[in-house]
Amino acid sequence: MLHIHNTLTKEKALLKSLEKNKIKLYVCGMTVYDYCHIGHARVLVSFDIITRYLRHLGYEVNYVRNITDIDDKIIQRANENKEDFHALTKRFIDAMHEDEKQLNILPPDQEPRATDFIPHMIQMIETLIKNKYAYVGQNGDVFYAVNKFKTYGELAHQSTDKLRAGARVAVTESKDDPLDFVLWKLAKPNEPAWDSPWGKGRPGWHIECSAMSLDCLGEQFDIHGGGFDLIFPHHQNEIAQSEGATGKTFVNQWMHVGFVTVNKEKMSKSLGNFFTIRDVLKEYPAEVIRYFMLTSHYRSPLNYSKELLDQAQTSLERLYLSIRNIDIPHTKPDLKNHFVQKFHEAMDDDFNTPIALSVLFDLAREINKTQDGLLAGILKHLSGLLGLLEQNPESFLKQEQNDSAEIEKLITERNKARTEKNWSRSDEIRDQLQQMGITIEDSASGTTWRKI
RNA sequence: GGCUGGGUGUCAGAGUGGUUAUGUAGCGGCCUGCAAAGCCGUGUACGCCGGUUCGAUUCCGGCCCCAGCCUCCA
Repeated sequence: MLHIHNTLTKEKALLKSLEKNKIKLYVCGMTVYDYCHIGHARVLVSFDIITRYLRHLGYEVNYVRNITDIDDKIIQRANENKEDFHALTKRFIDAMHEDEKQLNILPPDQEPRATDFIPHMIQMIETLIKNKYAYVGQNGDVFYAVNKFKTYGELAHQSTDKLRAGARVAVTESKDDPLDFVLWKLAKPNEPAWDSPWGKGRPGWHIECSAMSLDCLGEQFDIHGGGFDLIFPHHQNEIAQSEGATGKTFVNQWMHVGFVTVNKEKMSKSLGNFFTIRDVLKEYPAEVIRYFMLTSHYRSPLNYSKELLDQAQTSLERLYLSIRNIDIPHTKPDLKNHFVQKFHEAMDDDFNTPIALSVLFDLAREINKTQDGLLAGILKHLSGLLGLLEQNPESFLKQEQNDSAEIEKLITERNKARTEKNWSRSDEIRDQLQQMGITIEDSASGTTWRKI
């Protein structure tokens, strides 16, 4: 029985889908003006795991993750680069897809782009104006009238009065209320623009997600997710827009992924303390990054550091080593098995991956003791639900060394020395391999090696 | 200032009103020519102060500290 923590109610509740055995899931994706960093990766990995597990439970999941391909930052960056904004966004969308593939992230079922949904956004804004939730400001931009939406602030557990008291936004002449936010923004000269009843312009960021989710999933859906920083104002604004337009409850479950931090501070582009996925991939295998993401619960912060990535790598190696030389039978794993049950209990409890991982290590210890192929099959099966241990252990542990032949030759030579009890020569070769970053392990069945 | 999360052993990280989380590092042992891997064992862990309780890291109250949101951010 799957329980999920809901940001709105602050409680864990049983997952209830609107349609039997079907889950409609919408996740706010990236604004594509730069490479994705490790913080983005965490959201991608978290919802990848969530989707994989929901499907494993038998749900038919319709996973929608949008791409924001028009907004102020994109325009600014395109101007700086003196390039067309489409060229800019295409480049970073392609890069994002490459990163996702590397990280073994299954593609979403739908990946709507904001620029393909402008007419939907315009239509939605018209409905909001008709329903008296929106107005044309004195500068010609269209705004959402926050005071018309009775539960505004609820998602962030804040009242509008308190939000106004803390507001750092300058009250402009054009807005009726500092909390009001823009739905349609008139274009300045040389900015990308679309025709609308209010003049040439572009949509506000918040209306993009409301329009895309409505069109892809309908007026109501089961789960809406994103990073913690989107709770307010973005997701609150989506609620105000969508419910203002349809009159129906927008979303059943709100899920938010914790930040990746650096020295306990949020990793972000504005602070400049970010590491891009592709940079980290130069130093660590993609699976290590994925494993690292699962070592803390998806709602907790996750501190990024080289030391922790190293720890993650060692831990993952332990799992691979346990199944390295075991023949795994092709039979289906026994789902009544104690380890399987414990794993499911952990995942059913709001996707508690740290506990799920601990079950994998309990299994690994048991396999190391018994060399049981059936248990190894269970380990592979459970790990697979997390997108782990899907590689051949040899290729993970050896990390595609291109000097494999050289290594094998040295090992053969060393083994010859060993049979001759020439220990000094044998140790010399081992040191040489160590220098090359290779660790060797002698056992009754022969010598194996791996990259360290 | 308002609101939301947190403060657990070397580090990371779950969890629980009394019984080993798990990984990592350290230490001791077994195994090994020596290693490595593996196995076994091991460490006065739960921010501070009160309260409730036979018993609290876990519940309640107060305090201190950290992070995040309230402006774009995953």
